[in-house]
Amino acid sequence: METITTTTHNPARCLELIPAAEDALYVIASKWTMRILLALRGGDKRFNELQRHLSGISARVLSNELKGLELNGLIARRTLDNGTVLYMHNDYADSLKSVIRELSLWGIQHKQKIRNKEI
Amino acid sequence: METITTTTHNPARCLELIPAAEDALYVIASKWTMRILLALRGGDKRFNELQRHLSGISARVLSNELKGLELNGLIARRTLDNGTVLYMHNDYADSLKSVIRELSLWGIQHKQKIRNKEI
DNA sequence: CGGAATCCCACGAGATACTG
DNA sequence: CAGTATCTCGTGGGATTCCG
Repeated sequence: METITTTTHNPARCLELIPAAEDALYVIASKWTMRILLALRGGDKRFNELQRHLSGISARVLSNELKGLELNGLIARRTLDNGTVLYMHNDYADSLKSVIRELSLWGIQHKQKIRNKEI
Repeated sequence: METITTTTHNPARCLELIPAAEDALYVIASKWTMRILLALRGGDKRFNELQRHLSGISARVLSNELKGLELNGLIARRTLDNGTVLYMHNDYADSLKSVIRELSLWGIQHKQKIRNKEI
């Protein structure tokens, strides 16, 4: 008989969740993912347009990034009749909202905690 | 006058949140972080004990990982009177719970989505 | 314009050995 | 036991060049 403290702790169950969390991290944690999603949320964009928008990213990296995001269904790529290639926001990207929200909340709070402690 | 659709979108505000989310990712996304936190949640452990528990991690990587986690206040390190060094769970680590929860939820759902789509 | 190919370098991480 | 030191190697990313 164990006492229930602040949190119920089930190590085995937690251990199962870790790989899933790591999968998510694999998608989100690459340097440009969130910025690209945000940029496209502001409107469809062409490759070079996107590259200009995200200052600092190389064509190669942007290309790889876009491929990955498309594979994961987070963005859409469409070739128009005139040959123009357009990258566009995909609704599925919105499914990341709560994840990103939690991440940024923790990040903000953590930065403050660190600042208050050390200096 | 714009219509409010599923989500209210404020690019500038989102852009502010990204660095915070990236800060959080920097802490969480390293390969062993979650596993170490989980291991210590199951009880205080010594260095080698921890290394055995996390099969596959090298002493060097574990050492660096522990330093980082301690700096971020996510674990505690205590040297006992007899010289034993003990790494222990810190309550602050629990602040990551909701982040990790969202990550794993998304990871699980995403894996299913990918499986259903492609095969 | 929208990339792919190539080259090159830096850095993270593994393995191993060593030390107080 | 609790790490540190060294060495090595794979991978990611930048810069540049080329192509349809």
